[in-house]
Amino acid sequence: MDGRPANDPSPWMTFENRRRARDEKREAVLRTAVQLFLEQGYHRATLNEVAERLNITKPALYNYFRSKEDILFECWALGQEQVDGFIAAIDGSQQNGLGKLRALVHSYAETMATDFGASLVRFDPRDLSPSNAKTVRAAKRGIDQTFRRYIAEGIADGSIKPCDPKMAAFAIAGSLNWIGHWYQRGGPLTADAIADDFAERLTEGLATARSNKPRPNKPATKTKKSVVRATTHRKTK
Amino acid sequence: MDGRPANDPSPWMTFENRRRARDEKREAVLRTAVQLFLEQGYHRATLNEVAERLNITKPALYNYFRSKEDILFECWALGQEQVDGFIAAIDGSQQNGLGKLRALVHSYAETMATDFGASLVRFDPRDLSPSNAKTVRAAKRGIDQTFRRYIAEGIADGSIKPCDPKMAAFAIAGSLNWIGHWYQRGGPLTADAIADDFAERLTEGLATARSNKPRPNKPATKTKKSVVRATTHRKTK
DNA sequence: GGCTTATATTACTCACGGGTAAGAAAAAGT
DNA sequence: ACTTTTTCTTACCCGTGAGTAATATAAGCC
Repeated sequence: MDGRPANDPSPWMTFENRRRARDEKREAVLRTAVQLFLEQGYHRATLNEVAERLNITKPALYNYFRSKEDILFECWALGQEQVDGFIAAIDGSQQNGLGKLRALVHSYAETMATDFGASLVRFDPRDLSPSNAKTVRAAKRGIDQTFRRYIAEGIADGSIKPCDPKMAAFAIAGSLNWIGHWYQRGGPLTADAIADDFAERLTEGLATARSNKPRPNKPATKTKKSVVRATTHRKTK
Repeated sequence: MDGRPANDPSPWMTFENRRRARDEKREAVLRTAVQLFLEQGYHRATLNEVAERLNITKPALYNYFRSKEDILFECWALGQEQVDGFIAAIDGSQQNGLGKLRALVHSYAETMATDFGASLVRFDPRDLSPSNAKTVRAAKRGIDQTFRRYIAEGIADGSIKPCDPKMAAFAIAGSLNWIGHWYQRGGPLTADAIADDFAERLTEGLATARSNKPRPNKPATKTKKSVVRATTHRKTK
């Protein structure tokens, strides 16, 4: 009776195709939720509307998540996973400090242009439980330290001119984080164009004269692993 | 009977000194509100607590403001007033594009380190009525265009090397706006040090070789140093 | 004093939305 | 086919906090 469009991303088919794997549904919830949270803000977004967009009802969500806050945290965690992924890749690469910094800026900019990536900077940790908030704070500190580490590394190896890594990291991360606030898919700028531009723009001021500027080849961060984390929450029986 | 500390910023003296001018009370409400909104976030902050901090009760607030949203908007407006102020000053100054951009970055950075300044980027326009949200969006656009204008001006007068003003403005404004998210009074960095550093850091990449770099003497906007915060006592410790 | 106005309080309403209980309807197991 | 388990729905609870009504108290004014 409903005639959903074929491009409907929901695995609940309103009628009778409800047999997909549990994790796919979990993921669908998160994708819908992160979109709505970004669109309207966490507090204005209601679980009723999340459910509605998935053709289900609110209580059904509680089969997959313990609470609204749980959903928020899982969204954040997916974004953080991406970041952890490309940081690990860059850490393992053989480049000087400037090269790593460029790669980091590039990947981070791209991530900021995704929903889960933007959630890293647009969600408010104060909406999380103390325990989850602690996790988030630790992760944020980790990202900040990665920026500083690459800069310090660059200074040490001569690819970056001496400066205060702390302030430089603040300035760079600020530019990047802000992308998550203004970037809109479908706008005049593509994520790729922004990433390319920022990778150059935010590092040129730091490069030493003698460090040449090779076109930043994309790091092997195209992991695109499964997006869903192992299902944990199950009502204890 | 209450024995409030003498440094209590509230004009309601709990006992009987309630005769200050109406506008002073309005302002006191805003100072308390902006602080609480930043501290806890707009949605978590309750008017009950705002009132409590002022030694009054919630309904008393409605003598001065129509609604919670009204308070939010007025906080934002005070911050915006500051920005409008120094932009007007810089616009009227006789400098090349690079000089104006530096002055803008400096003043903007200082403002981001104030409560009302931070509210410009930490408050969510979606919490405002459509009418007020429209005002905010227009003001944001105005700020963005000021950045772009100074950059374009600098390119035209040769003080800034050719670049895309749009992207450059995004990058610079991003760094600056982010200050409002991480800066904490009482931390290791003073607002002044940050402003000095950023004014140089965010513009050095744009300067042409031939444009010398005079030590950025503090711009003339120093005169109007944070009107509102002038009355706030120093860190409560 | 007594009258008016401004300001504050106490005690309430009420919409909203997160979360739960009980049980129906599928799916899966046998 | 029958039982069991998982998934989902209908119908509710209930805490919260913005906003209001009625009223008290103080201030300003003659």
